[in-house]
Amino acid sequence: MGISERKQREKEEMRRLILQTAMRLFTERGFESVSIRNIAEEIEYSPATIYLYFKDKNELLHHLHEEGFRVLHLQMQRIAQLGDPLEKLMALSKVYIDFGLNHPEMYDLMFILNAPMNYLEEDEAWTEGEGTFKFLVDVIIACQQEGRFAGKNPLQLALMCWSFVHGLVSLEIRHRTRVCSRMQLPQGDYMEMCRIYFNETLTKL
Amino acid sequence: MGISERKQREKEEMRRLILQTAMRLFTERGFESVSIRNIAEEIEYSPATIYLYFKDKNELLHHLHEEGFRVLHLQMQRIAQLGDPLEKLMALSKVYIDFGLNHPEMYDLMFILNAPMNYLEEDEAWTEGEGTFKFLVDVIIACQQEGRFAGKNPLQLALMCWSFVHGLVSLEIRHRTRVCSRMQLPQGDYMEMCRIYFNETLTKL
DNA sequence: TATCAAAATAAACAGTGTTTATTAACTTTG
DNA sequence: CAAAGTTAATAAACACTGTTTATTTTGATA
Repeated sequence: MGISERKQREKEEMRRLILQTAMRLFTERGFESVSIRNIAEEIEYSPATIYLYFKDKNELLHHLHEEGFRVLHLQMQRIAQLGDPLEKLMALSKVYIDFGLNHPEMYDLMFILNAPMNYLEEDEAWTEGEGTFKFLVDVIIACQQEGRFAGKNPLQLALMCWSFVHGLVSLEIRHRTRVCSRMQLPQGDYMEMCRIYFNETLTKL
Repeated sequence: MGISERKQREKEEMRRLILQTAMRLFTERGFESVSIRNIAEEIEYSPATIYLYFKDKNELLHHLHEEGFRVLHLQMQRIAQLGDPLEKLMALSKVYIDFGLNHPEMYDLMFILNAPMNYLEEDEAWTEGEGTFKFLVDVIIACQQEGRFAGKNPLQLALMCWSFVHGLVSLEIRHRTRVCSRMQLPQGDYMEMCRIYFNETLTKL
């Protein structure tokens, strides 16, 4: 009975081909400029075929969204080797910011666009996000075990850190940092701001 | 020559009617669910008529975007009466966060969506954003004149503050704070986080 | 080889932003 | 007041979009 197994394999390959092609087009041209028809044309299949593999566009986007979190997690694993928790916190934010600025379309999908969240049910958990958030929370708890941020809620601190770096990245991605272009603000000096935030202010807690 | 004046007035009224109706529909149903045709139907004109008053949808959105900044500025003026600059900073972030959470569609347009920025030329200034940003910078400079944040670049500090509150609001609006729902984080306690950020950490600079 | 299930598609549906050619309304002029 | 000219509004079309349905093609099984 090797045939049904081969068919299963082929089906999986097709799914991957669609996802792969979709991601390539999205990163090349941006989400707003790529349609299901564009993806279908690129892989030389009819648009209707895509609907045999994905329920709708939201489901497709949600899968790419998951893929994005896998990539981000891979980058994040590399900070495990660091000893000092506070250094970990800095390194983590560097990974996060670099990821956002280097893969703006991916970041969009993961942290800005509505589409992949619309795919989730109202009360359904957002597994990918929770995993990433937990990673940050654990780093903060490690900091607390060294005596830092005494008496503070680690979840609250995590949301504060996340908000800070997400704010930086998303204002940049959506071109709102243009306000600084005519002023003499050292553009793109995000790590310096993180250093001030983490080393010079947060550590005072 | 009262006729051309009346015509001018009527034209202006029509523009306002379109903008007003558009904003109402957008806030009622969300940006993704309102089309030019919907707006035209609501004011009982043909879709083509709207194009006699606005170049395209981006221009229409940019005008609403400007309107949003006028509303936000009005709210911001009220903190002028406060004496202590640091209190001003807290009050300003409260105004900003409340605005974002109470008018999510408006906030979307002003700080998240690409459309209104696409309306601007590549090197064109983003006047509305600059005005708001300057307001924040001035508050921070006032703090510095009291001896706070010594030696720091006020523009950089302003971007840090903005990023923090924008991060909070935009993660909330785009439903990414769902990560906290299953954890016991006091949902929506944004001002407490601002207090920690501004009073307990930033003041240490 | 005939049958049957699965995969792929052509065509259509209902919607989108936008443009163009035509009609209706109103102002100015003879 | 009627004719000419100007402006405002529109109907219809264009080129798209996401998605569904009925049909055809493909390939495995009996």
